[in-house]
Amino acid sequence: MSEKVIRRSLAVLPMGTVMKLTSLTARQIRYYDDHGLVQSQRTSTNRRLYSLNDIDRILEIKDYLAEGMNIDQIKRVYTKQSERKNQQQKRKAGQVSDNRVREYLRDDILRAGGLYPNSNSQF
DNA sequence: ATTCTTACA
DNA sequence: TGTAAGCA
Repeated sequence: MSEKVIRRSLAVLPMGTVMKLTSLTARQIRYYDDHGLVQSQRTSTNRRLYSLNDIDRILEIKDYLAEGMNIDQIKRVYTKQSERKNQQQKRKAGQVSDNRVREYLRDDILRAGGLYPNSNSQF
């Protein structure tokens, strides 16, 4: 994972900062939070901390709401989005093992046909 | 001073 | 959503 990605997901911003960055009230930000739409962290004293990615998501949610979507619809947007990501991950993992199989198969075929590269003096 | 939870308008 | 109370 690149440092950039890690930094953007580091939760370091307290409520007051998020309010200024999003022009939302603490009430609204907590509302998104309580519905699980943002993955904020908590300090040892129960204070919420947000990351830059959280800020982006909060602004996105704000737009969705402004366009007339309700919380449940927005939830679906993100759950379906992560479903797609999991599918892509599975496809990627499948490709890797498929390539492995092809590699073994190629070796077997070459060996069986006596066409293995640099095998003239081998064996 | 700042943020949190709960509850009521 | 806003706001107020009482706590951390």
